[in-house]
Amino acid sequence: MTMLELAILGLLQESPMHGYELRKELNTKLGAIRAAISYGTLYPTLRRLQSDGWITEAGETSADAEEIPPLTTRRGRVVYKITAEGKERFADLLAKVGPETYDDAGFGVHFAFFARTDRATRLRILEGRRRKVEERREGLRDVLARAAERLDAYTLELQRHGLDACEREVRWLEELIANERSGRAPDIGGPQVEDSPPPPGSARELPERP
Amino acid sequence: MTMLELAILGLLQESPMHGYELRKELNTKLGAIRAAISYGTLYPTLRRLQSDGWITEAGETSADAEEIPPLTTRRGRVVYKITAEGKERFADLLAKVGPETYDDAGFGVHFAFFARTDRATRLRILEGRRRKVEERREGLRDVLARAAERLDAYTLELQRHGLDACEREVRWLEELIANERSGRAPDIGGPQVEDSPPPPGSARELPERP
DNA sequence: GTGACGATGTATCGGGCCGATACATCGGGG
DNA sequence: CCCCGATGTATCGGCCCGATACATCGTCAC
Repeated sequence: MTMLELAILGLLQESPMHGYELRKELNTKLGAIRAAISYGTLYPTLRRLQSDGWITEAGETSADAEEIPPLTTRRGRVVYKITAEGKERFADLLAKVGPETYDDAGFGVHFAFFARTDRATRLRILEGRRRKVEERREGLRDVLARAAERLDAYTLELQRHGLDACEREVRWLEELIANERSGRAPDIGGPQVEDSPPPPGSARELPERP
Repeated sequence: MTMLELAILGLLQESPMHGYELRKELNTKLGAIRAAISYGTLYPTLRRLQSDGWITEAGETSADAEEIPPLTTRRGRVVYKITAEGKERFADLLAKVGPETYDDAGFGVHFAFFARTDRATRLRILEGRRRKVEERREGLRDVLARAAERLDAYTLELQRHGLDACEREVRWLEELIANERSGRAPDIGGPQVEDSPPPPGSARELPERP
């Protein structure tokens, strides 16, 4: 479950959170990639991350618990924060690319944290993804060219729609790659960010919408 | 696992097959929807379908085993064929729509077998899918409008790309719905197809590529 | 001929992730 | 005062995947 783990560590690096909150943040951050994460996945994963030592319970005794005196005692919320080992783990997962980095889920999560990655890694990931999508595109073209008469009109329409999506994604990736190469995108380079998220606007020169 | 079950029954309805072959057909039929299906999924599923009575082993003693005398004795291939109950099951699954019919996987499989569905069901599914994609689209728009300053440029770019894909799919669905309503698409209506796939070209007036 | 190799073919196992479900608390409106 | 919707944590069965193992077939080189 490398992908959800990466996402959780990435979000907890910005601030400690409890499960429910984490799920909401996860959904706004990754909403473009995947459907809402299930609690049946989230809670067991949090427990695993804790037992692995990447996160710990923050005990609810932090800032706001003292600022707001417990008129209404907060219920049994479990607030998690990332540990020093967890930060290392996050950096490792973010930089280590494997085959699973290029499928839909893996690529999406890595991309969502590109602001914490150096340019070389970003380029490697973008190019790997492009390669993978191109392969998929070729597969669909083959079917359309070679097996068309065996398939009904609806199935063919589905293939065309899928092919279209592949071509579009390849074009999108090309733009992003060109953008990275041209130096318009931020180069973080060093040991990255320590604790807090980069100031808003620090990476704002990326877009370039047609 | 309703979706893979539906796909397997649909393909076995066209002709008996063994696992390896089935996987290839599955991939050409559903290649636009999902990655190659894993054997770790396929074989256990086949066993389950058999124990449920939807398919049986065809024993390899059919047509080609006699036409081609066993110069080279076929290895232990297990050929499956669909049963009468399996055909009923297929029709039921194809017509019964639930929430899971509208997610990516469910919609894709149903769409791939639209040639075996009546027009009313097709419309219901297309409209349900459209509704679901529209909701997803609204969610992304909300994030882009309300949480934009909290997110970095890469995350925002991801949201925009996802939003774009949603808008495109909604437009695609609109076209398909209009096509169905206009009567240009085939209306199968009755108890559908018996054994063999519909003659090629029988549903050919669908496309309408711009 | 024979040995190596790639395609064909069946099968299992551990684990991630999901949907359904259960249950408890909080705040506000009727 | 009570109900209800949002908040919040948790478990369970089950689908599906990737890795792995293993056996056979056809063929091409040597």
